[in-house]
Amino acid sequence: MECGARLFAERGYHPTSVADIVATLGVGKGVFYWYFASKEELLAELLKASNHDLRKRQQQGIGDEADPVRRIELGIRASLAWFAEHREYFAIIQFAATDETFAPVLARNREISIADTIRHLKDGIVDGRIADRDPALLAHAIFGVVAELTRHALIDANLPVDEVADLCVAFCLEGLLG
Amino acid sequence: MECGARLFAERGYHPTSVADIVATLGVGKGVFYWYFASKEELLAELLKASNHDLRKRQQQGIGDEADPVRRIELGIRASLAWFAEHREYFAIIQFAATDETFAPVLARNREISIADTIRHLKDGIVDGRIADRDPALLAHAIFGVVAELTRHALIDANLPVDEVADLCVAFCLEGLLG
DNA sequence: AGTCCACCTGACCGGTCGGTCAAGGGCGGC
DNA sequence: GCCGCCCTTGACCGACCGGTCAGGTGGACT
Repeated sequence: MECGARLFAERGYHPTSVADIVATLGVGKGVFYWYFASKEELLAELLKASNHDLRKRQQQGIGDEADPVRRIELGIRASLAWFAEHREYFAIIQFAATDETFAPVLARNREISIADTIRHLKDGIVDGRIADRDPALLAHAIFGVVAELTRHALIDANLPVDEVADLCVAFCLEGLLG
Repeated sequence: MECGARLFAERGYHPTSVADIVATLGVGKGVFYWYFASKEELLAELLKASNHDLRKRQQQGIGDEADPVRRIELGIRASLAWFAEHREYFAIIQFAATDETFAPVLARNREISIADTIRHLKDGIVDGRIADRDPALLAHAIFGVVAELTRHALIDANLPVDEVADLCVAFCLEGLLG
């Protein structure tokens, strides 16, 4: 049923009416409200499911790697790989972040990912491998790179994930001067 | 008149009705449609004005600096400083990027900034100061860092611009391992 | 004072959309 | 064959909102 979510991605949340969704599915409106209490709940469900899936992928990607720097790298690669496979969710997440109703849960999701990254960063700083700078800001910086490269390189320019991931990791680890 | 734009930032575009705007201004609806052809035009005007102002600030910030690396640094600092002074526009721009109607002009604005950055990057690469990687992707990566740090550090956490700018520049130039 | 017009008002309209619900239909059990 | 239950339908409702416009209003000019 949540396949009808593609519409949110294609046309955006507000321009997609419940009537559109059920028409695409070829069913009546009643069946939609049988499964979801409201249109908002559908989006909330989508966000919850996608976040859960993304985090699972990140954890799989990182596995039991011990090196904190490499953990960060694997996290980045897993995130990009997931977005490459689930492009439709990027626009949905992007929109939800701008809507007062959904921003809180989005923010919480993000904070959880950020908190993970911060842990790896702190480990790396203790080891002396990572420069001693505010880990929270560094984590957000990485997040920003991943988000923007997802949007531009994966979704708009449709570049191969591996290339994008290589550059993303290189930039995050070594910066421009590398 | 465009001061009524604050409402878009506070509550978002869709939840803010034209009636809300004119009520806040204490005027009738007629006066709104005297100055703007539609609600959409107000947003478009806002986007145009803010982009123009931001670019002016970037150019002032860079001045006639010759070193390409330093030009990038100054551009980053100017952008962060501008957003720190115009927080209300961040949410508006963020939203507009998710709306089919406004995304094209947003995309064009961004591509212009990106193109500037790419020039500096290419100069730096030719000089051998900057690692030889796809300048377009690097420019987007920088863009992502600036956007995310603006959102989190400047707007949500309200940190001092200079601190954020220092870290942003350090991250972009040297990465995590710096 | 009278006239006119630029500017403004806010009731109103058409249309859309999220959400409801009475009616219908198919299917299993008796 | 009949009943009754559950799922489904889609016409309908109320609310809202962007946009219009007939009508006011006040000041400048005659």
